[in-house]
Amino acid sequence: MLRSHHLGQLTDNELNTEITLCGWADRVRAKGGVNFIVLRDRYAKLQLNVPQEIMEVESIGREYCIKIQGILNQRPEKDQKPEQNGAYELQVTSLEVLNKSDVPPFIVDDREEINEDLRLKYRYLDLRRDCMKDVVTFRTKLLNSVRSHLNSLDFLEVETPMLMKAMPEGARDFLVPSRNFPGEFYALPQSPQLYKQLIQVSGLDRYFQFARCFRDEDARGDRQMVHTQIDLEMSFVEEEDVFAVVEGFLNKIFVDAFDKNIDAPFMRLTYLECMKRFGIDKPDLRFDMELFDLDSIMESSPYSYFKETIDAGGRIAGFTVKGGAKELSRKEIDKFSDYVKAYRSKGVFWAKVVGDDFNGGISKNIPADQKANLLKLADAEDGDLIVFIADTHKVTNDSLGNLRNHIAKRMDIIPKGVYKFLWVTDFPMFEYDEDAGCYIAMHHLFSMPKEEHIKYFETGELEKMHGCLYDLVMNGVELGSGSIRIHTEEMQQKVFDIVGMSPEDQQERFGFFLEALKFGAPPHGGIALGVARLVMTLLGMDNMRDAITFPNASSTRYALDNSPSKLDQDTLDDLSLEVADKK
RNA sequence: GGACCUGUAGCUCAGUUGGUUAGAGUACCUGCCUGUCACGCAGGGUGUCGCGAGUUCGAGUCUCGUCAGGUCCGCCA
Repeated sequence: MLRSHHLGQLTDNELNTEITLCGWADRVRAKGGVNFIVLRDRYAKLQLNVPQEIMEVESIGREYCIKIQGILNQRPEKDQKPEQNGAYELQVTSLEVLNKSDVPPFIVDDREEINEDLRLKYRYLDLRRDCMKDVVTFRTKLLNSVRSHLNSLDFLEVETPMLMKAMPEGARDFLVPSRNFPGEFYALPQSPQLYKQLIQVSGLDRYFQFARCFRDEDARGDRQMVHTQIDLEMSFVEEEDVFAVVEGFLNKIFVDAFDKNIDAPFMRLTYLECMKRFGIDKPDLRFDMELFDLDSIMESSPYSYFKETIDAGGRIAGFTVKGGAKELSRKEIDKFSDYVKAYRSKGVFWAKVVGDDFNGGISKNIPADQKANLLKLADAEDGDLIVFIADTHKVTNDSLGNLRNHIAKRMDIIPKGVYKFLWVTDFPMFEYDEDAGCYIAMHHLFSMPKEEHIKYFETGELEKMHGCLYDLVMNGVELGSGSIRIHTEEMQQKVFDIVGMSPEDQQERFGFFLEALKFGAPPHGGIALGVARLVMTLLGMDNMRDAITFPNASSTRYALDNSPSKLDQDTLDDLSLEVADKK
């Protein structure tokens, strides 16, 4: 070892002894005659007192990697600082520069606001910052908590292949050309879905893995093309058994990391109830502002648009912004209409509550005999603002679900340090794809329909068919989703049929899987949770990139190595590939 | 594929109605300073105003295009 201690190991026991330390020069304060260097390593900082003779020999700049020998001293009483090692100071006897440093492109300091572009390009410097080291440390702790909890429940940690058969359903696959089989390709796993089911067929009845997943789709603030999931699958279980396991390891995370328990079991809402009350399948339950329906109130409005919306089978719904009439300017309220345009809405209707009447916006078109009913329905009083949308179910729900979050942020009513978990259950199995002219799976093709909905296969009422499908939501973030799976060949074929897959296609693409279901495949189910989303949400961050050591930019290019990159002709030839000009 | 926002010194940012030599803080360099701790003091500008056209007597500023980053829609079972 080049060092005798790291900076997290210094205690009164080390006082007045000679120690050797390694780290980086965080700051250099040369006073002329007396010189201080702040040494930083992964664990902490420590002030070095460097004699003038040494200072004159070695010139030390920011981020120089140095090795120092010296005596650990107590700092003079009046100079002691409250932070870690703030009472200590190393009286340096020798100093060696292990490696000098260019002037860094930004100062390694939590207080600096740095362009993210630059942070990603120099991620190794960004990671020297405390806030980033804390994330990496937290993530390690979190995964340890999960692993130890699942171990205690006899889960087996099993790896699955990183190169597998391409699956045209759902997200685009990342494809890997095969050198040995010209013209054929592997795909990187979007998830280990089929493998974890096969593990259940094999009788290894409790599986988990920290699985890397790859999807060739555009990135977002909460979505990366490469991500890690806590992936698990269990045999002979029902939904509640899966929920209990997840609630168990989440509680373990809270106990280990925050020293507190969480309220379990979590709240449960069916998908339909959730959409009715929040307009979105991942509601943030840290604040109220639940939706209410205004069909009966606006039906008789002189503004005929409302009646037309109802007749067309649409939805009129809204929510109350407590104190919104007082706090929000006309200009801000108008901006809400711009905000919901992204969700295809034509605009937001609004009315301020003044006394027991309405003012501004759509007020004049609220039927007089319905005003009292609306106040009651909206639970509104003087100074509140009512906002609502009238459109198709999809547009109304999308708009309100997102506007609710948007306004909550603006009104600053989201409490900090609060974690609200929710299971959303009974998602629909299928949705009709207008473009393709057929049904597609809303989640994936391997989820079991609700037993009481299996009859809809016969009646053809496929929109009504809900599955044993569930999402875990925390603070408005979808942490993960799972389902009880189909475990018989017959049922699996039925679902493949519905989405328009011919028997030949089924054999070609999933023959190996259908065959496995024939050998006594047990009932099973599971779930997968995104690790970065979990870290991000638990630490209250709003960008997933900050929760990942080496993320890619939202363009999906990596700032660090500038990948992807072109290949030379020999490599292409070896893989039997030709690059076509894209028009 | 689409909408919006951003791009000026190493970094964070200001820059008026188009008008002289483009600024501030910080970093950096030089010198001074024996208890600083985001040390201080004095001095120093280190710039392809993202890039390319255009309008104009004149463009950091206006127009068009383009590139990069961000947020969102589409997409993402």
